[in-house]
Amino acid sequence: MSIGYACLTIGVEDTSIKSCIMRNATDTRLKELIAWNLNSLNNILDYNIANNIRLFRISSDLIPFGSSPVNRVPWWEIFEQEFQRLGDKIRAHDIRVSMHPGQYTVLNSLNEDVVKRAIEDLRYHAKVLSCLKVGYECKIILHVGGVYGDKEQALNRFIFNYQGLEQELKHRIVIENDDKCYNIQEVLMLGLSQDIPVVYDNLHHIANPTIDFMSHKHWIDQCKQTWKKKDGIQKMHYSQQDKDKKLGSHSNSINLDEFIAFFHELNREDIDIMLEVKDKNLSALNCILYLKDSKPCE
DNA sequence: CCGCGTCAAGTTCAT
DNA sequence: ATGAACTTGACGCGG
Repeated sequence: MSIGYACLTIGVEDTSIKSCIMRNATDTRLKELIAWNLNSLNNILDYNIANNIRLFRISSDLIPFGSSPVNRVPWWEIFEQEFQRLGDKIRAHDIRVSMHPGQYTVLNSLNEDVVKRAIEDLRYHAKVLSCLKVGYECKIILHVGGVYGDKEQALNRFIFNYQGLEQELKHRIVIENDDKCYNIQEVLMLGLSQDIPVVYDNLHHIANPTIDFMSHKHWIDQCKQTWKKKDGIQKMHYSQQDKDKKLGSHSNSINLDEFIAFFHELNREDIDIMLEVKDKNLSALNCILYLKDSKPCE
């Protein structure tokens, strides 16, 4: 079981991921940014290794405009060596990396161009992972998308578009319940029918619950069956509500008592937990240290 | 140099 | 019909 964090590492020098606005995205500028970001990723990995953090989400900004025609830099060739070294490090230390396209990547859109760009974006994310030569347990997390007033049709479009994807992408993609449109029951049905692993997000489930009163544990255990051997152990997202903000907003840091209560209720060791929290590695460290201390021997 | 408006992208919901 | 929120930091311009 690993606990990890997403994208940014706080308080560690030279780990920032930089980007630029589109009109400044010249080949020269992009190459500079990519070189900087790959160096940052290397420093992040060193920090994670030193602190025994074995789960990490790589920022989609690693390659700025990575899936846009604006970026014409053949980064996978220019930086082949750097990717090789980063990948060696990831594999040598058994780190599980993932990526998570944002809300603008919508595979089931009514607009064909949006779907095309979504596929390009998935290809970009998969290309980063394949450049690192990491196994298929390193995933790309995707939301199902919009509803457009007809959920059944929207789900059918997702299925149709998903089935048309190349195998390389299907090996990477996992789907997650979101806070508005598709609850865990719907995502699970979809995952079971299409053989797509399902990531359970506890806070999204609070914001967008199923009609029954099933526990977190119930759904997490249900999701387990969607994770096959080649997918690695089951993954989930864990976050806590920021009490001062609206439903679904991530908290600044992880409240340990609350996390521990959740973890005990879950009573599972065969699961990786990605924390979604603003203080990133700091809370991850907290949780990892607590669990380490509470184990009898290791 | 500091501060604040803006930033590729899509969908939903509030006004 | 239009615009904000989502989630969020950081880019980069204007003063």
